[in-house]
Amino acid sequence: MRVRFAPSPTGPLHIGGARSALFNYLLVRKHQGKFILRIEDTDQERSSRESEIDIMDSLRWLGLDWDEGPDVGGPHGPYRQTERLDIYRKYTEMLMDKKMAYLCYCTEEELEEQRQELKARGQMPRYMGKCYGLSEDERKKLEDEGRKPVIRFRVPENELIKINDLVRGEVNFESSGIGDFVIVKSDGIPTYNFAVVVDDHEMNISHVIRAEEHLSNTPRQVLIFDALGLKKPEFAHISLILGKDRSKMSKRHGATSLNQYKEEGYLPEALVNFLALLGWSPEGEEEVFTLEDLTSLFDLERVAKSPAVFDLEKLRWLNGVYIRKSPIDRIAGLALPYLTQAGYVGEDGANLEYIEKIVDAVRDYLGSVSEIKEHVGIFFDKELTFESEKAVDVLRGEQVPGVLDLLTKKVQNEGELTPDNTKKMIKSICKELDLGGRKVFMPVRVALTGKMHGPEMHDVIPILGGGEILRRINISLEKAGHTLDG
RNA sequence: GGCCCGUUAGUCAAGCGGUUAAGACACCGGCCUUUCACGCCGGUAACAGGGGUUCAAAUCCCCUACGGGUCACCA
Repeated sequence: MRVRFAPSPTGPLHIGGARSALFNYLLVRKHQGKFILRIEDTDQERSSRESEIDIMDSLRWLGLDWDEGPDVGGPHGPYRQTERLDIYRKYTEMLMDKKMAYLCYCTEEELEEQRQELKARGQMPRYMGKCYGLSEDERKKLEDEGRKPVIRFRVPENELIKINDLVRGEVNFESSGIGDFVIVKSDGIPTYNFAVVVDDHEMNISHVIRAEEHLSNTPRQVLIFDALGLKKPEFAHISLILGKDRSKMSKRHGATSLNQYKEEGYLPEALVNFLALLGWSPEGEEEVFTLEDLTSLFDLERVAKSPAVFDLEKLRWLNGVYIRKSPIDRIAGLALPYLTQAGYVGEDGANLEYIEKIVDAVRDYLGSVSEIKEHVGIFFDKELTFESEKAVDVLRGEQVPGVLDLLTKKVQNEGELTPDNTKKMIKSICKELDLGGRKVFMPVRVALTGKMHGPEMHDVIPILGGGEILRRINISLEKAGHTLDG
């Protein structure tokens, strides 16, 4: 088995492209075949090397490695279409010789005119083969005018084109619905529909797995395969990813490129897991899978035909699952840039051990790592702010000065604060003052963080440390109007 | 508009002639936690509509509706 992912490098890797790549990868790794990365850069206007690099980075980030490609080479190279022009020429000549392709000199205006005419007559706009019968003289004349020809494929009439799609079953097209289409542009570069056929054949691709938007291109490609007498690969067209309004995922639905998710703090394994479940489902009820799991489970037969709406909430949940189960140093490392950006951590001196404790204290709250900035203010903010009047009311309880006073003493007497001894410390405050937990925990929380909710106090207290705790207690006592004695 | 694909809860999605129509996210409730979150337990909620075929249809066929894709010298 040989499969390929063939992006055109006209921008960053799209979420849909990532899924196509993933499905290809899963299938071929399951069957111990080869995964080929081919760059379809025949649109020279829009293609860029930056995009190419970006796409490769994104694929690698996801963990999708390839066996043959522009960077690693391989026996069927080169793997960039603009470097394969000689190869296409060979096939173009074959088609020309067989009169299955011809030169066309029509201008954009002429084509447009024809389109309008057909439309006006209620027919489908398509190229009608006007230049097909051009004589040598007529051609000369047009050349002399300075016209640069394109090469068109001669589409046979009334031919039924059968495609046996691995996910959709048999799909039929009528050749009469297809006009003679361009296979080589006037600059000599082949179009997608032509290059893809030549390359899939030359590279010995056995399975073409791609997005559904290519389904209606497939009959054109089949026509070329047949005209050239080449063996066709198997086709599998996977459904599109839709935005919340059920139209094709685009910018206005939010982030569409993989980069954006990476930047927002989504983990690659979460994206992989999520994307795999979009249009495919395993047997059984489990939903959390590693790339390795997926590789052994994946199966084209369980790929859904219907398009799927991208559900960010589910991605966030899945990402949270991975955030919670990753080693803390990894999550802390990922969190660091966001903390720096928020001004919580200096560019230079980050105390990793300290950061890890904080990240560990708040990771349960995260759907993406970037959200961390919303939860760590209690540790970093210089100023203690109270979230509401209700919070301040908690501090006004008559037992509060006693509680905080005792806490102060205990903190001062304790050597190093740990979650363990902090837990005991609070317990003993309850006992010594003969108070219910509620009268102790909540005031301590508000006094130290200004908030009604947050991480466990026994995690927060050791992180803050003695000096900061005393400082905040004083601020809180004052805020609540308690007199400071001693 | 022509051609093509699709349609099970708000979303993902199982189901491939006979099921109390799974499961997950979200939502709601409970438990745990002297907070919230996490975790655990439970709940609400779906076969687009209409015709057939069949003893029996979410499953097969047809029509309608809706959604999507595609009709480039873009891929």
